[in-house]
Parts: sequence; structure tokens; C-alpha cells
Amino acid sequence: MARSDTRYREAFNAILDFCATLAPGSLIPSEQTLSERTNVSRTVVRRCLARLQEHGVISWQGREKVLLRMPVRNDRLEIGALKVSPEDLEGRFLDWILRFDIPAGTPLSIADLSRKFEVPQHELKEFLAGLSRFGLVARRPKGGWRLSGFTADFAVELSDFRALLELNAVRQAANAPPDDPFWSALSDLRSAHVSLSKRIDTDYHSFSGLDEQFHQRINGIVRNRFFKEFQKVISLIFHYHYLWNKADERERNAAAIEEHLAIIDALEARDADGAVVAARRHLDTSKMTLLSSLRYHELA
Amino acid sequence: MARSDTRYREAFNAILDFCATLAPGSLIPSEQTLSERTNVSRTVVRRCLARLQEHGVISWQGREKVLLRMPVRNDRLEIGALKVSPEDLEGRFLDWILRFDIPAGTPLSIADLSRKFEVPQHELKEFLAGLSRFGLVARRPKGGWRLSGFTADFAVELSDFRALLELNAVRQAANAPPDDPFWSALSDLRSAHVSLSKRIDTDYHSFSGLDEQFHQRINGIVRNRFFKEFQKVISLIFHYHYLWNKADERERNAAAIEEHLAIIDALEARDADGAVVAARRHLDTSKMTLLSSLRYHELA
DNA sequence: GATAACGTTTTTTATTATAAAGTGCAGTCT
DNA sequence: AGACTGCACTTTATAATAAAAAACGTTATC
Repeated sequence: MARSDTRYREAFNAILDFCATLAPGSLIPSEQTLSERTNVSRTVVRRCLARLQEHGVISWQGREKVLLRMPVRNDRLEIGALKVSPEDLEGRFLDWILRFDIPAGTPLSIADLSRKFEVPQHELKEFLAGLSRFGLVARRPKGGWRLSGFTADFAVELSDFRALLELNAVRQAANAPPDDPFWSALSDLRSAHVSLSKRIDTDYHSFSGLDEQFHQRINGIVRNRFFKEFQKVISLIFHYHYLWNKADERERNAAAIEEHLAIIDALEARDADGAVVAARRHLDTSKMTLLSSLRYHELA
Repeated sequence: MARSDTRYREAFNAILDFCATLAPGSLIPSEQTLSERTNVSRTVVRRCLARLQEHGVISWQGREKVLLRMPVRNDRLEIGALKVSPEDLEGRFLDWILRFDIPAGTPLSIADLSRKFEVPQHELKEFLAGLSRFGLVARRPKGGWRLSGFTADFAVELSDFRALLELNAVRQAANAPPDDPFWSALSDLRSAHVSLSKRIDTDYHSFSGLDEQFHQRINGIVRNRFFKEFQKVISLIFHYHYLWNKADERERNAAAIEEHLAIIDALEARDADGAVVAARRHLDTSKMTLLSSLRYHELA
């Protein structure tokens, strides 16, 4: 019923490592200095020093801390489970939803998910609270959560919203200054697309990554935190969806490459309207793919 | 260290009220029926029945539950603190930020806020986790939260994003079918604007409400959960900001009414391009107002 | 013999208690 | 005077737990 002491354990080992660089008899820096170096509060540093003293590694009296002996392997503290990053949780959650085709309306059990993903319950609660802002999950009347996304309606609305954001980005991209690093990156992307196009019959799987790179490049033009936040979720959902929709993968990807190239052509010609038209065509295809993959799953 | 029993208390009183409608000697419906009526699980219903039996209000044996006596005032259970809605918290939080001019970067203490708003800590955590998705707050490296919004950058990005969404809505509105209830609502809004315009010198305060109505009407055209979710936050921020920016309020509001009317004119003429132009002008003014009010506060 | 209700057990959620970590300040040492 | 420590206080992250919900046989009723 308290927080974990991973911080302390990591700091202790860090200080131990630091001691290993000194010779016995050396003075050890101040608590403040150590706390800055280990990125941890003075309270933790003091706890570490106390342990070092207890184990006879240092002597500690007031502000005089002296290294008595070199630290050995056995002095180190074990560090338990490694922390999972929020992004990782995000990905695994969407992956799970799509992989097992969780239907809209399914109650989500925090306890269950917490076991499944090996993440503390309160982290999951925070995570779901965040997703609820995007309408992907919602609170149930009698407590708990419910998956509300991944219906046809959801897909249409998601695609429409994505189109609004991305067409805006395309328009801005076309008007980017000539010395913007965007242009050289775009030229690299063109080469990558042409190259993949040639070996599409065998390498069509690797399009997924290229697709994400391409869209990220376009959207990266817009310097807007709201835009970026949303784009992150959108691309995540599309990414995972495509990953799990295997129908006609080769044909779909070959077609998408052509559509991407059309957008690149228009952009490099600084033809904003043309780029928007090409992008709209591509986004429409995307929308249809997302919808048909949902329909496919509904029938299954 | 357990959840509150408000649910039980409310259900108990509800069942008591129901008993009051019966005559002594009557049979009481099944546990399931009661649970459906009180919107509560059977477990809670059984707890209520047990208490009723204990207090001699009913007899209870298997599925035979009989009302023994009429319930009296003293049988009722006290209900503690009333639940605050998440929307309420949202409003109060933004209000607090603006009222006290909390600068960007300020650490937010859950413990402190929880006392201030009289909301359990875990609810605040969820709330902040939601806001973090909009970039309004962020986690601090060593734990806790930090207010990251309400800088000039933030205001610009927020306004730009708002403009993107709202111009899209205006364009859609102009193309709404003639029988859409939107048109009659718009006509009502025109009257309200004209009326307020005439008594602007005295009633300029009441523009805030009308402004919200107007924008909500326009944005209501778009049937898209992402759009709506974002619009909610945006309008909340603008709303509270305007509420606290008192400089030139009369002039600002008078000008805004004219700008609204220009948008209405263009919409009623089904002139999509004209409406977008008028809306862009209005949104630009809004952006400037938001920015200048921030600057004003920074200097103070 | 099907359906609805009950009694009981298991699971899950909301809330609190608490150890760990962080913060601030008065006083001390150099 | 400036940096450092000792100590008290505050805040956060997390586990423990009572309340509520859900699941599951069993029993009564039509």
C-alpha cells in the first residue's frame, strides 16, 4: 500500500557506480550534487547514503562522507519489473482490440486489462480517461468502462476528421518555403516509394512503415499541438487496422504507392490545389479500406 | 479505504418510497424487479431488504416479502455529500486557472486541488489525464502534473485549430438542406442578435451566452464525435477567457454582434464562400482578443 | 420443462490508507 | 556570504479493502 522504491534502488546503484570511479579514502560530493546527478530528491540520496554507511562502503558524519572500500557486485540492489511506457500501452491496447475484434459496446474491465497488460490499475484508469476524450471509450452508468469505438460510424467520422486535418496539412506543405527540410525529405520519400514499387510483389508488407513515414512527414509541417495530439491517435488507429486487414494487401499497397506518388508530384510542382485533390483521393481510398475491413469482420 | 455506500443509501430510500405507495400486508416485488427500478445491482437490493426486515418494515422469507408497516420519516437513511459532475469540475478548473492567472509551467498538486475543489484525488488524476491529451497539462518528470497551456503559443495554436474546425462547419452549414431545423434556429439567432444590438449599452454582459449559442449552433451541424469533443474543450476555454477579460467588453461585444450578423447574412443567402470569409474575419478577431488578453495579464 | 427468482460465490470497482519520494526552511559549517 | 545539512511537512504512487456488480448453480413456480 505504498509506492515502489524503484527510484531508490536505481539511485543507489547509480551512486555505487559513481563510488566505483573513486579511490578509497576519497571525499564524496554533497547530497545536493548527488541528487542532481541521479535525478532524484535529496531524501532518496540520504536513504542511499544511509545504506552505504550501514554496509560499510562509506563513513558518514555530517557533511564528511568518505569512501571506505570499493563497492563489490554484491552491494548492488535488485531492480524489479521495468516500467512500461504510456505509448507502449497505447499500442498494445489498440492491437488487442483489433486482434481480437472487440466489438463496440464491450465492457472493459480494468482488473482484467491490468492483468493482461501487466500494468497497475490506476495507470489503466488514466489511460482510459485519456481515450474517453477521443470518444474511443466511455464510462458505463454503473461504473467501469465500455469500448465505444470501432463501429462503421466511428470509422466514417474518424476518416472525415482525418481528412480535414490532413488536407489542411497538404495545403500548408505545398506552400512551405523552398529551403524547408521538408522538400529534401519528400524527395527521399519519393525514391523510397519508387524503389518499393519495383519490388512490390515480394516486399508489399513493408509498405505499412513507409505509409506511416509519408503521412508523418506531411503532417509534421503543421506546428500545432492539438493537431499533433489528434494525428497521433488517428495514425495509430489506422496503422493497427491496416496491420490486421490482410485482404488484398498487395493490391491495396500497390495502389496506395501510386496515390502517394501523385501527391508528391503535385507538391513538388507547388500545385496546392492539385495536391489537395490527390490527397483527397488517397484519403477516400483509405476510408473505404477501413470501412470494408470493418464490414469484413462484422460478417465473420 | 473502500467505496462509498451512497448507492445503497439512495436505493434504500427509493425502496422505502416505493413501500409507502403500498398498503401494509402487500407483497413486495422480486429482487430483480426492484433492482431494475432502482438502477442498482441485486446485491444492493438485498442489503436494503435486509435492513428493512431488521427494522421491522417488512417480513422476508425466501421469495415472500410482505410489508408489515408503513415506513416513517425516521426510517430513511441520510445521504452524504452530493456527487460533482465531471463537467462541473472542468468548468471550475478552468475558471480557477484564469481567475488566478496561473502561469504556464506551474506545478499542479493533486492533493491541493483535491482539497480546493472537494473532489477525490483519483478523480482529479483522471481529469488531468484527459486534459493532457489536449496538451493543456503534462506530467512532470519526477511525478505530479504541470500546467502547460495558456501561453501565447497555446492561444495561437488553439485559435488556429478552432478556425480549421469552425470554417469547415460554416461551409457545411451553408449547404444544409432547406428543411434542416438549423435554418429556423439561425433565424431566431438573428433576431436575438438584432435585439441585443439595440440594448448593447446596458446589456453587453449577456453577449457571452448568445455567443456560445451561436457557435454551438454552427458547430452542431457537423455530426462527428471527434469534432464535437474538441469543440467542447475549445469553446470552454474561450468562454472562460472572455468571461475574465473585461477590457473593452462593450466595444468587443458590439463588434462581435456585427460579425455574427455578417455570417448569418451570408449563410441565409446560401453563399458558402462569403460565409467562410465572414467567419474567418470573426475568428481572427477572436484570436486577437484572446492573445491581447493574455498579453494584458502577462504585463500585470 | 421452461422460466423466473433466489442464495451464494466470485470478480470488479471506487476509495482510502500509507510508504516512498519530494519540498521548504531554519540552522550550521566552511 | 554561500553552500550544505537536519528535520519537519507535503505530495505522490500504490496496495489494501469495503461496496457494488456479475456470475453461477439451485430452487420454486407456472
